Amino acid sequence: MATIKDVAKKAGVSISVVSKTYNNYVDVSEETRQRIFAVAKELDYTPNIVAKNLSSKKQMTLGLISSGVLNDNEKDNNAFDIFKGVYREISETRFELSINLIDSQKQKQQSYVQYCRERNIGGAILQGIRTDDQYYKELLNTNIPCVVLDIMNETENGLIGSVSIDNALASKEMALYLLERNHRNLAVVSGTKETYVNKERMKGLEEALHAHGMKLDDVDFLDADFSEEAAYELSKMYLQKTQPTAFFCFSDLMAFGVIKAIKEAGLRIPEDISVTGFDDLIFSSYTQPPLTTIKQDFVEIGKVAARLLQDIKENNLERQHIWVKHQLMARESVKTLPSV
Amino acid sequence: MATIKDVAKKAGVSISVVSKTYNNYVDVSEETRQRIFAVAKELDYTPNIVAKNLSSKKQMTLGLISSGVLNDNEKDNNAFDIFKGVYREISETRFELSINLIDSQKQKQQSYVQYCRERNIGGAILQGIRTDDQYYKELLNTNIPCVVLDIMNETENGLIGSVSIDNALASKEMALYLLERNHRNLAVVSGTKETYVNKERMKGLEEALHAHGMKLDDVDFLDADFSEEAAYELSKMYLQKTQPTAFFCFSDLMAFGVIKAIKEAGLRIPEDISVTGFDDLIFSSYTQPPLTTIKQDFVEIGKVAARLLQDIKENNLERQHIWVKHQLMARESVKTLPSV
DNA sequence: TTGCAACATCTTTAATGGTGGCCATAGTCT
DNA sequence: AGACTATGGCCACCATTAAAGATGTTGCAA
Repeated sequence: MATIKDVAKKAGVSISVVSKTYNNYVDVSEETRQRIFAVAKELDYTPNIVAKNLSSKKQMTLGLISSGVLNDNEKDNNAFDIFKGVYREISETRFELSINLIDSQKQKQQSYVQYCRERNIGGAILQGIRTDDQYYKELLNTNIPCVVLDIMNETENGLIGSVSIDNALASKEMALYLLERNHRNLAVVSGTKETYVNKERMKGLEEALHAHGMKLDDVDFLDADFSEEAAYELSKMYLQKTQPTAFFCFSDLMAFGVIKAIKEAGLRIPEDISVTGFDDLIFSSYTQPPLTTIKQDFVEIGKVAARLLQDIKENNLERQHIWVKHQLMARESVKTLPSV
Repeated sequence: MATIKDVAKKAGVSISVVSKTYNNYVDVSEETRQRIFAVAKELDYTPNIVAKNLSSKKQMTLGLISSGVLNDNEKDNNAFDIFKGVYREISETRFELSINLIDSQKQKQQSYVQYCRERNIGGAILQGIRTDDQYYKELLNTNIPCVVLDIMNETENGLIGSVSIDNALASKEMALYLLERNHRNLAVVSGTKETYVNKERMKGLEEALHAHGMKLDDVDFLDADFSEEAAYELSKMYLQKTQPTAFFCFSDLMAFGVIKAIKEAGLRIPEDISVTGFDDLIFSSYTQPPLTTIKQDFVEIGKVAARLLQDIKENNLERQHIWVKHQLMARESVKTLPSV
């Protein structure tokens, strides 16, 4: 492959002129510029990104650190959609994308900071990370710009951005949707308590309940840890002694488990029991009946994250959070009850 | 971040000794080795991969060039599974993985060779590529080792490997499965004619037919180009004049389209018409009824491809193809007919 | 007309963080 | 003493960027 040296020689100029030409410096005459491009084309030359990366002060590659892709449930394609969004956005720019998928099975695990330093990574997007992840904490204390998803950054580090939907609002909307349809006996299937999204969804639920003169105590809770299996087991047991009018699930995956339990109990959805989810997985349109849920546009979230990361790098923005729009997908898993 | 220079200075040796230590050269005394690692740990040093990549003769990164990930139907996660497999396998090694997702929407499109050269990529895995892709052809003429998926490489280039299931055999098995259950009025929903997999599946079908004293002419063909929508439209029209005992689909996606058409025609599966697919998408277990299909283990295919690529690099193997095992998933979309 | 600053357009040199071949040194073996 | 071996240093090199220096040309005031 032709290098910058070959082009320089053939064009009869020094190496740095070629470099300058490719980096839009002004001190290269139009004539020379043309000649260099002509020679480059002839020699089939393109700048070597690796060398560029090494010599250039400005970093050329961004990282995506994701725990979701390798670990998720096969029905859960969220992490992949985020990946798609990030990839699409970054491929529009001059940046390279380096991917670090975390496999919880393996303990090999490398420090995120190390991962970034080794590769001259100038900024990273983190998905599926827990706030108590030690490597995450370490990363926050560096000067590496970051965008975290589904976490609200609490530190003072101005290089950290975050992106998510407004989980509290979405949850509130969904709870109101049920309450307005006169559901009062709610079973809430919640996720992992410590997570930001779960806290927010809980908050939204509470607000909605208050709006209807109710309290959190007035509903039952099944803590299923965002697991389909756990949701199935818990709701199965729950249905043996109680029959709520609706299950309000904090994720579609858990809703699937609940739906299975309901069907196995010989009950119909939504005639006997209504069910709502959260996420809008592809499967959710195909359940019987189709699931009423909150749609998160994960591709968009990925794109927004990638853009935010670049903004942080360029403008050194203050810490900030971007809300991505969600949407309540009213399908057929919720019945309107006679007014109370 | 500490560099090799810092370590060398602090350990009181020259840079190259540190380099040699990290690259397992024998001419470093055990004592020095220990000291260097101690200093490195103290300074939190890890070799910079970018620099290594530039200076080292041996290439450190492998590429995955995939057209499936960005473009595929949302129900089709095959390309992602391949990606997972490739990633898993490569992350076990000292190689880096660079990803090049092809977006058919965009014409930007870069030559694969250029992509590889720019990044010092020492070998690539290609997925979802058409044999008439000009950039693919260009790549075959270089000395860059490659592994292609679902294509049988026809060139003499010894650096090209390929991986797929035995499509002909799988197709034959499935056809026999139907024939042995006394299906004789078959409608075959085939994919894109020019593709390797389609040709192979056709070949297997023919063999199975011959085994039962039939010819390709004895079955009907719907050429649906691997599209769910096309399969739906074609089978809908087809059902208006004919009613086969079974639809033999060359992909699950097309089977979904067919199932939709059958249901809309007021017919039952498998009581009135049987359906078989090919791929075993996640959805296929959840159709009504669950789809009988050929399972391709795409994660495994990805892993095998990554291993093969490394073998080619190391041993300069002759051109070779690896068959990955498939499996006939007998579910509930096929009925056994009374013997003819 | 001259002198010289300003400008446009290059060239030179050092640096990026490593690798790797070859050379040097000193101690050991025969 | 000469050869060999173990160990480590030196330096060129990878493909590029970037800062500083060099060269020739131009414009304009003295």
